Amino acid sequence: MKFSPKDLRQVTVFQNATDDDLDQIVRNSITRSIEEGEFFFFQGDPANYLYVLVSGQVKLLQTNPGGQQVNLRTIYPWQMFGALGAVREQADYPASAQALENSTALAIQSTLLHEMMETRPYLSFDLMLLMTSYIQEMQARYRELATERVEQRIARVLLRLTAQSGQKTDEGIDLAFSRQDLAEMSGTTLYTVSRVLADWERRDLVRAGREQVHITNPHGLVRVAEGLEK
Amino acid sequence: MKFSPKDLRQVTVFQNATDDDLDQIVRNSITRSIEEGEFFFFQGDPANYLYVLVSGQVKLLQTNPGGQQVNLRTIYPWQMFGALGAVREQADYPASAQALENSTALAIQSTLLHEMMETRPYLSFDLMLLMTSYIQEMQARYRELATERVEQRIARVLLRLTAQSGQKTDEGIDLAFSRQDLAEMSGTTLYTVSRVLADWERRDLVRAGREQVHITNPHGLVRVAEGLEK
DNA sequence: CGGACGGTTGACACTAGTCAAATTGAGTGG
DNA sequence: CCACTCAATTTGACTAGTGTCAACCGTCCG
Repeated sequence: MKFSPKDLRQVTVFQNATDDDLDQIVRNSITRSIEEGEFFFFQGDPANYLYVLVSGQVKLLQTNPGGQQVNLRTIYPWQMFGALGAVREQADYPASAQALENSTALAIQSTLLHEMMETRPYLSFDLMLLMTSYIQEMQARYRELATERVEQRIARVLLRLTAQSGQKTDEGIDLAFSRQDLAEMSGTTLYTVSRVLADWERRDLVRAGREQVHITNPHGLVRVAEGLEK
Repeated sequence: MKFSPKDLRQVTVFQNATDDDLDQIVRNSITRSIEEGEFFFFQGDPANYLYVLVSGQVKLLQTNPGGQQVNLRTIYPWQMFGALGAVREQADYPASAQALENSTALAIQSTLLHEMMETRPYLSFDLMLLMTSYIQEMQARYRELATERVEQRIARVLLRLTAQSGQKTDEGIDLAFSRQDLAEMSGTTLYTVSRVLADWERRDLVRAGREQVHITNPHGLVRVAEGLEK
């Protein structure tokens, strides 16, 4: 997977970087490719690198002591992940990063970015922008989990995924996720997801397939997410 | 409520500020005092000020369309809140800030801090530190809500509160929160909190009073939080 | 052709929410 | 100091919503 330093400008945090900065970052970084199912890092590892996904798809997940998984977010190309270590020295990753498909990422030394931020206010600034949006999303999801029913939460997950990665076709939107994935993203079980999707299929909101959900009536799904329906 | 600019150094974000910086901040800020139950700001208001709590206690909460409340965090003196607007221009507060008791806070113009950050890397940096810790806490709480039982979550809330504000006495730890408060903090209902506390009282883990919980066996509570007990 | 994997479905258990009613306790005004 | 009031809390009865478990199905792929 080939890319030029300037491609990094697609990364939110590097949008205002100079060409020199980008060159320096790439020169001091390494490219890591891993296979589907493998991990860039595990929860608890020392956060010596932060990553920019170049290709593929990665999920960030936390595991509780009992081994249950919670999906915090899915990363798409040119998004940064594992960046908390760039701020806090000697930090550990608070989550694990697993490839959902064969993936390539640029691994940047945390200390490098840390040093660069000291003399480049725009860098700190854009990283803070990213962090604020992340805080807000987590707050919203926390509230949803605390106050909304499973059905609404699954609907929200599908809508969020649609915005982030949905493939629009003539007849709706395609999403490629297993029931298990959706369950982890909405804080429920794969059984419940299966039942909810079956119900929605009866109501002509979606068509469900193997590791696949096809949204036929996005507007109806919004109504479910809002809790208006049913 | 009188304070000197140097008191601000207790604020995490200002720990490395110069005396001049602190003076400048205080000169350009106003002190606001509000009564118990009133709000410093509401979710959705334009985030023109960020606050440093000088005295009292404030809770940050989100309200969903149906009016249900979720408690995101409690603020104690010399903690900053409402800071997201300092990063993102023209942002709205993502949560409301309500005083749990008569409270005084320093209201700092978002634009002022924003400008100061451009020339003072330490400021951006310390603000990022705050934001990372907040992200990690939200992630942990999200995971707890998704995977743990009510009893465990209430135990965790009590332990968290103990660390943040518990008054240690000879025979345990005192916390002053109503059942409703605890319910909002753990994502459940006041009825369930009441039942759980009654059960714990039978098991000699706590003694419960009106707007009051006295932890007699912190170690046992930890076991409950870990899911080992019961 | 035979697994393995993802998904579906039924039966059942059980957690935690809802609602109503009773009880307690703190503070207030006489 | 004693009613009185009101909010906080408790408790019981009931149940909706989800999780759990097990059996089974279909399909993809070696």
